[in-house]
Amino acid sequence: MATQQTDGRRLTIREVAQTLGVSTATVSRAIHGRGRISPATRARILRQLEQLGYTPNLHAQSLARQRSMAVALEYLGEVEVLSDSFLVELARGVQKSLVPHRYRLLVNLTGDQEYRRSVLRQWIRARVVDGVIVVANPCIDVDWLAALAEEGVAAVWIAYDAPDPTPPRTAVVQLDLSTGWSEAVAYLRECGHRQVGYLGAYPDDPALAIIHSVAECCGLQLAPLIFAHSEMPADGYEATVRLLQHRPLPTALLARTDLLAFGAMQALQQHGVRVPDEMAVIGHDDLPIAQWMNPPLSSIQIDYAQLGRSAVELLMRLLSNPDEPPVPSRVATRFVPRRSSAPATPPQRRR
Amino acid sequence: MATQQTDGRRLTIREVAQTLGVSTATVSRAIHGRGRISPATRARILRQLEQLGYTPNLHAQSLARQRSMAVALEYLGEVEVLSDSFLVELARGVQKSLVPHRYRLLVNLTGDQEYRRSVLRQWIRARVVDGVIVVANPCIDVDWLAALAEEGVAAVWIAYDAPDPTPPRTAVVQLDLSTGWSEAVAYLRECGHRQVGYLGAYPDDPALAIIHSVAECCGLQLAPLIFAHSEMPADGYEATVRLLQHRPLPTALLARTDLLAFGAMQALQQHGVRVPDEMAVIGHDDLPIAQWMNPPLSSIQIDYAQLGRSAVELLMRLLSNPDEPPVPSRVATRFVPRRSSAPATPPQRRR
DNA sequence: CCTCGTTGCGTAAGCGTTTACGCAACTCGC
DNA sequence: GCGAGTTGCGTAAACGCTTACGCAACGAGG
Repeated sequence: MATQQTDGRRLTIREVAQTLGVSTATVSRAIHGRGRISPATRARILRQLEQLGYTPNLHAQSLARQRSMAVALEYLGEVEVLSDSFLVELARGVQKSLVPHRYRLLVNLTGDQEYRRSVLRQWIRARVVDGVIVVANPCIDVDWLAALAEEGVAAVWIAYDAPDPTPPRTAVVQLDLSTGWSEAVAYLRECGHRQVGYLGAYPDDPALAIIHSVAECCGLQLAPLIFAHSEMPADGYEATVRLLQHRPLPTALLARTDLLAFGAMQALQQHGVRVPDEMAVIGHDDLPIAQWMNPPLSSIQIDYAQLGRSAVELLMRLLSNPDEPPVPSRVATRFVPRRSSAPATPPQRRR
Repeated sequence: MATQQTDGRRLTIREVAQTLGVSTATVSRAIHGRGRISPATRARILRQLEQLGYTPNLHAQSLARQRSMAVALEYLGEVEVLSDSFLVELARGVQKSLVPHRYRLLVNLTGDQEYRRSVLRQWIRARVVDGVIVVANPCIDVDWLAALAEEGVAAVWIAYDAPDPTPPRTAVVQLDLSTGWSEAVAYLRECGHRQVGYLGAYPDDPALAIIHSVAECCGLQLAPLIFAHSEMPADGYEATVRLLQHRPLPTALLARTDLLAFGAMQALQQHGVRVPDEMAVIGHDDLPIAQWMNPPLSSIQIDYAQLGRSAVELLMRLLSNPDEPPVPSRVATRFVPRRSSAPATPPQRRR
């Protein structure tokens, strides 16, 4: 079918128009269905375009309309080896929602925070992307996000709480951590746990406050609080070894992140603490790998598809009518119990 | 610093040229350092550009030079949830090598094989990418890759063996599976294993032939061969349950992929087969998560950075001199022993 | 039959770069 | 002091598309 130019050149709209005996304007109108064109001509041209195998040059298109039809996904925080499972799941959710809008997704996977921020800035200024979706983890970096808004780009933030004054052209999808953690905490309480430890990476993480409040609500004591150097499993391991010094030892451990939980489980097991009998472990994000751990890791699930959908929907709205103030959106989380937090044979104190 | 246009418009080269009192040509020459320009003017203009905060519009640039400065990474085969850890690691390696060449990387994470192929085709024809890197897994789909070459795009294949006639503008990075598997097989032999099972997803996977030959070399019997429906852990689980019917049961299991190994380990453990005492397990790809499994999974490591570097180097060469026939490249693999294949207390037969 | 509004399409001016070409103003060897 | 070669820069034509504008042709209403 598709007629090929053998010399590596592609067909241009001018050539196509010429062979079809119409003007370039008509071809363009046929392609986009915008402007005044008779349905008959349009159908005919579309059919012939298909035959010729013509594809418009995207750069020319982006230049002429002032839109690149691409958005960037950026993770505010250090992306290191493996810590991006979360990012990939999210990217997939976002990309899937982007397809019907004919938008592409750009993700930068490498470099440290500073470098990636500068790349994003370049992309915005060079008109590579029309909008950005920013995962603000653990906290909203208000200054930087304001600077982003200054660039005049449409932005959607995925965050744990909405910032007070939202900059222009900016919308927020709130990832509601309280739902999932409430379920988890209630579950633990029901299993007879009284004191649960917390393993996180940042003392100022909004998640900590949320967890603290839902635990209190439930009559659970949240202690001790242990902080790892980063959200990588290795640091979770190291922090958990420190946790083991504490007395009394909690009977359950809430890890801010699955990755931290992975490290924690290994530390516990290597130090002879049986999971879940002596210590229940619960993670967060429900990475696909969680169910394949030994024991399978209980975790708090994020509906990535929904998260992506909400973010994209808001972004598209910002792009089409820049002035209408966007309504914020909210996505709930859900506790998924697995064996790592199974109701223990009556919770035994260690030694 | 960076002077902002408050109305969302960006500075154009024309405006910049005007305020600096030079022509657009001079500004362009200053930016790229190509063409005849005095070092003094160049330095002055660069300094002033920095102050003005000017960034060239990438679409205009791509249109004028006939280059998009982007390459696509495509995984030939089904990408499903999680199966892309491999892809992400590779993407990271590629992207890192791309940075000094000022190229961007595009990856499509969603959709089935057919859809993704059509997207890639679009990207090529729409001039979104100048070149592609294709991971041919498990086999080289010669027809499709030839069709790709027809599009006149520079292409690098990452494959397990080089195809006979390489199409024009195409280079191959051979991922040499034999080195890693040889080490693994030798290790198992040394630990006293005699019969090892194989768990893969495709009977025609070149890897199987390679493993078969290195096992034979070593005096190891490779049996039984078990095939899962896909490379997902769940299917590895299911296939391993089938494996457990076989008699005599092998004392070790070679999984084609870490993901399959994850499923296999869970199946073994849930059926009371202790790893590694009763069954050693070895995976492939050494995903970052492998070391956090319980027991930590022995695996065969791919040097993703090197793989990415080789692919990018070949691609850049193809892009700069399209006629010079490229030399193929080869990347070795390496066995990483962990506890899942630890020398067993004298290998015990089950029951 | 004339006017007016509508419809379908072509013409051409952008969009923001790069770069071939041309033209002064130098440098240099004689 | 003069032609030839070099250097530094400006002019303007691409690159391939979109779209405002204009102009026939046409239908309808008087």
